[in-house]
Amino acid sequence: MGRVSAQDWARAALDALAEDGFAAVAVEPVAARLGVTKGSFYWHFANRQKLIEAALALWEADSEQIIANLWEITDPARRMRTLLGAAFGDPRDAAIAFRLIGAADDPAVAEVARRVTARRLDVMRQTLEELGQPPDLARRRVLAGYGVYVGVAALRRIGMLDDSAEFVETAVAEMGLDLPP
Amino acid sequence: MGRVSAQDWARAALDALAEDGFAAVAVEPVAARLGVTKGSFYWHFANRQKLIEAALALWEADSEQIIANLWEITDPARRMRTLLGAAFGDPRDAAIAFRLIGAADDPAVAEVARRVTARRLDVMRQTLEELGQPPDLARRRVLAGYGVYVGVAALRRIGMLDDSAEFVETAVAEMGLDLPP
DNA sequence: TGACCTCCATACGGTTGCGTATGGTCCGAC
DNA sequence: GTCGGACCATACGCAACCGTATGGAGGTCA
Repeated sequence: MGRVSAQDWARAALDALAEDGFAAVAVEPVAARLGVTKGSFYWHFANRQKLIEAALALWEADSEQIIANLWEITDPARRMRTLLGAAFGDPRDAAIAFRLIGAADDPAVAEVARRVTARRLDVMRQTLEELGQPPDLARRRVLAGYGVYVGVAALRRIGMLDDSAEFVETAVAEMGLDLPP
Repeated sequence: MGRVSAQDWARAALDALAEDGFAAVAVEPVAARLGVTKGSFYWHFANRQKLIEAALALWEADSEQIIANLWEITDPARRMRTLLGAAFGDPRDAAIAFRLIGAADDPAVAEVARRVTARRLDVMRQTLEELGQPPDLARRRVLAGYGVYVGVAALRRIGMLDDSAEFVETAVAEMGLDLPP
């Protein structure tokens, strides 16, 4: 296993975070995951905190990429349905989100979580407004929909729900959209 | 600081979990919190895992105690309102819940989270049925209400919501209860 | 008083992770 | 080809934590 970039380190760190939590975002374990040693790490980064920040930045960038792809869907109803389907169908992102919320005592973690969440809520709100819903109603429905999303993801993580396809429909209905796919 | 019981250890461990996360549920830091040393710990417990389990058991017992107090409220509408007010007004319990959900890869953690959550959902469902709501509707509304609860708690933890009094009303309305307090 | 039991302090070895220092390898520039 | 820089391995000291071993303080009960 040859050379690795700072990007590779960030990606591996994000993987470790998703799979095993913040404690696993440690220099030596991630190095082993990449097949290199600490020597590589401290060339690319100053310390462990920078690695965590890089992983969070990568997560944010991934999220932005998904949003960018979403905006290519011009029909707002179809866009919202795609959004919800992707959100409910991605346990990895949900796992990361819960680790961040759990570790939100760290201001750096909280800030990234806040920024990404705000961005996602805004995408939903804007899409609902495109559908002709008044701003205040859109805002409340987005919060409700986000609540259902987080709640369902929580129940799935602790093994109380197997399938969540049903709840995509719930969320869709919650937002005043009962359009066909 | 004199002698401490296994209960004291479990309580201090639960405090550490709520405040600083699972990594803080370590023998020596909790010992310092209690003003004793490891010698005390390894008299009461076999290892660190047992301490974690004791903390989770204590959390479950606390939860059961709250539920027991709740059942003393005979009027189901008032009981539900009290329940929601207590739930939304307790950031400590929310913090513990998110740490557990985030660490749900550990089967022991997931099992406790599952049991406590199931118990709480059941209390809500049963209360709604007492209010005359058909079982299937009650079940769906409990899931929606739980979703709003978890979602709001998540937003509060990352600092996106200051007050949540508004959402008690939202959750109440979500469940088909628009009764006065 | 003395034997005994409960509970805890202290000291120890082992592991894991952080961060630094230093030397080695590969590769392009010239 | 050799020189220099990019990149990595290795070795080290340090700190935190786990679990064990052992002895000591304090109370109890005969």
